[in-house]
Formats: sequence, C-alpha cells, structure tokens
Amino acid sequence: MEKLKETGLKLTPQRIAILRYLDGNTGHPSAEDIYKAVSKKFPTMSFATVYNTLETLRQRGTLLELTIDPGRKRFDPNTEPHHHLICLRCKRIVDIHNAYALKVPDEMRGDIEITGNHIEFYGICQKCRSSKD
Amino acid sequence: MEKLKETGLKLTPQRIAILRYLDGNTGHPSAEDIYKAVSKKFPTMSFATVYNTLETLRQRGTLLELTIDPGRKRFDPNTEPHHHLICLRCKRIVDIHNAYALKVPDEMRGDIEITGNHIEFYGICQKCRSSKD
DNA sequence: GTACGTGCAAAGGTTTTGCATTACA
DNA sequence: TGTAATGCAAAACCTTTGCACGTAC
Repeated sequence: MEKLKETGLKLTPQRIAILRYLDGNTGHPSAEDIYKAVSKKFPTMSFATVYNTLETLRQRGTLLELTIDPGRKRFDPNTEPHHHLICLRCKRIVDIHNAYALKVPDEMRGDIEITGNHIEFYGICQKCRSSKD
Repeated sequence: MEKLKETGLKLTPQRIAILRYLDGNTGHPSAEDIYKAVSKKFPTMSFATVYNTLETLRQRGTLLELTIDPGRKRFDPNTEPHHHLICLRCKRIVDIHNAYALKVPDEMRGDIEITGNHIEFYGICQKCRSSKD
C-alpha cells in the first residue's frame, strides 16, 4: 500500500488494480493480458485506461516496454537491469539476471551516445520442442 | 545478377526490384520503406507482394526481421551475426559488428535451448540531441 | 501447361484518439 | 471544485488473407 502511494499517481481503483497485477509479475504480459486480468475485477475497464496507465508508468520509468515480441508490446515492471530469453514458438519470456560487460568501440557508435543495452536470447522451450511442428 | 539466380526464387520483376533495393542496404527499412522505394519503378506494386517476398526471404534465412522498433517490423538483409544501436527518438538503427561472448548459466535458461542472441544498444543521436525535445 | 506470384480489396489485430462523463485530491 | 482519469466507440496503423488473374519456368 505504501508502494502505491510512492508512485505519485492519482490513485484510481483501476490504476490500483493494474499496479497490483504488475507488482512482482515476471510474466511479461501484453496489454491484452493486463486488460483481461484486471477486467475480472473491473468489468467496465477499457483498453484506453490500460494503455493510458501503461504509458504513464513508462514515462515515469517504473515500467519497461519490451519490443521483443513482433506484433505486440510486452511490459515488464522489473526495472532492474536484466536481459530476456524468449521461446521463438510460444513467445514465453524468461528473465536473465546476469551482468555482461558490453563495450562498443567509438568508431562503431557514430554520433549516437549510448545510454543502455538489452540482450535478447532466443531458443525453443521444452514444451514446444516435444510438440509437433 | 548471378546473386539473383542464387536465391532460387522464381524471379519476377517485382522480386528483382525488391532484392536490388535490399542488396547491401544497411538502412533497416520497414515494409513501407520498401514498398515506397520499389513502387517508384513498379506503380502497380502491392503491399501483399512486398510482405510475401519478405516472408519468403525470411524463411530462406536470407533476411532478418528486426523487432527493435515498436509498432513496425524492420528488415535487415545482412545475415552475418551482428548487433544494433538504435536512436530512441528518430529510430535510426546502425549496425554494430563486434563479437561478444554471451554465456547464460544453465540454471537461468530453464528448459529453453538457446540458439542465438541479439544485443540492442540504445541512445540518442547527435541530431536528436541538438533539436529541442 | 502448371504451379506459383501478383494485385486488389477486405479483414484482422494492436494501439491511439476524441469526447462526454466521472471521480480523485 | 478543478483537474485529471475513465469508458466507449471510432479511427489509425501495420500486417495478413482470399481470390481472380497473370506469368516465370
């Protein structure tokens, strides 16, 4: 509850429900996942509210927008530096909490000032491997 | 020209135009970029043909689909292992040809067999830095 | 000649937007 | 009470699909 106040957001019941759903969530949900989950408690919840809230959180830096899944955005409430491993078939994403030293030679970065990085590892999970193609 | 035959594709004029546009292209174009460029020479070109061709090339492994830009796919004809640096404002992408040793501890990868990786570096380019927010 | 590619238009999926209503602070 | 969020629907994007026609091999 103190956590919620710390956000500094105007706390509407919808936002609280979204924040609760995201807190500690390592499933990297899509907007639809969030909408579905929160709609159970708020049948009047709209996609607009979900997207508004996610965008607000992203701007505050308390939510990451992942571009790892083609066709839809995925969201990650864990803002600690970490990386991701995605199953190319089922799109399941797991966190990789491991530090890597990634230096980019100056002559490669051109005129772009580098502020961060993110590694996506990809592969096929057990379940997808054993099921037929 | 020999390159084109090597693709093994049925070589229609539209496909040749797309392949020519992609050959050596380091601009990481979107489907729309490709459509616009090729439409100049083929006014009847359709998006369906662009997407069909891109998907065919992707399946043959001669074209990479980048998911680095939220909201649209970007394509990269360079299939040599490399990484990308993207300007968060203008979405310009530059290649990073540098090798990194990225080992993932077994206990982190769970049941997913890792087959590859890709690093996205991000930052802000000179042009975007000097222009007002 | 035949299998496959093309072009058009319509449909599908995700995200954004306009605006009247509602509610937090 | 005033500012900001909500909900609904429509629109905006990007991508995919169905099908009749055309064409490379």
